[in-house]
Amino acid sequence: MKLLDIGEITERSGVKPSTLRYYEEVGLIQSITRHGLRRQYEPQILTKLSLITLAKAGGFSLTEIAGMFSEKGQLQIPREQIRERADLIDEQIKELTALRNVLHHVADCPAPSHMECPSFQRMLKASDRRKPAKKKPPTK
Amino acid sequence: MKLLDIGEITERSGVKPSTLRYYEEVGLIQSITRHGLRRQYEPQILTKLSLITLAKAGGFSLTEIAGMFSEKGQLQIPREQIRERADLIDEQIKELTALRNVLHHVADCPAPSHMECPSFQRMLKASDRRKPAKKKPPTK
DNA sequence: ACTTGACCTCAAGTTGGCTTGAAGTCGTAT
DNA sequence: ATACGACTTCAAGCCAACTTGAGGTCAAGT
Repeated sequence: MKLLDIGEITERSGVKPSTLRYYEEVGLIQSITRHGLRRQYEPQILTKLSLITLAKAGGFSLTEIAGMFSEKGQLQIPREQIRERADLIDEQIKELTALRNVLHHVADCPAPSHMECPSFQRMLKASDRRKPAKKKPPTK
Repeated sequence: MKLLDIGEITERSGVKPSTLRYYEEVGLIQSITRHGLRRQYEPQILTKLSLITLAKAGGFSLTEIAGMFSEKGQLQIPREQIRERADLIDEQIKELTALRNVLHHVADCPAPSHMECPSFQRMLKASDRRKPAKKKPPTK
């Protein structure tokens, strides 16, 4: 199984060298060995990078993403956490859908002022219900 | 129409005073007047804040969000931009869906190593197709 | 008249996720 | 043997989006 150096990884994953080094620095990925000074990667890192990119697009932090992998690079998430994360994603999808609906409303509704259009307001209120964020939000 | 002060806005929107002041500083919202030193807001700011919160959840930057409002606080987006943004959101939804599918796969697939499971890899490759990001990504 | 507490300003600090720059190291092709 | 170019390190810088802290103001209640 031939190894790839950082330039090839960049070319095939779209992730910049500086980013790859940064990911390594924070422990998210690792290069398997060096050829001289040069990092050498196993091809399977590409799969991992796809996953990282995807999870980032899903709004997960690098720390959260790192927590999805076990020692030897295997994806290892306890079932309960998977359910939680999946729910979280569903939540995000709902928000995005709401946002898209709002945009479509703006495109289509003939009301002079959207901000006062009742159906517009209803859409927004609906999206609020998911984040009551009362007095002391658990800022974690 | 009675005015609200910052504490009430916080209570009803879940947006902290420091954040509200920051939003004002960057021109995203404005308080209509002062009572002594205290900012007074029109109740309709709450609708605007809902929209801001929603758009933020959709991954839009404050600058982009600011661009969606006209001078007098009305939502004013050229149709073409609405289409673009809606497409962008659809894109994000697809990514999130892919991510959720990956998670479900991990929960269900009996393969010893997901990273090598062909159907797992297929899902990831599919998500890659959307961001080829060749040599010089147009960093805008 | 005084106290209280919710607000205020302004500058500086924080976090996450990178990027940039200067200076150095190597393997490969000539 | 030398030059080239792709890599390397390390520290510092950058951006967005806030948050924090010190010190100040003010209206309303007693």
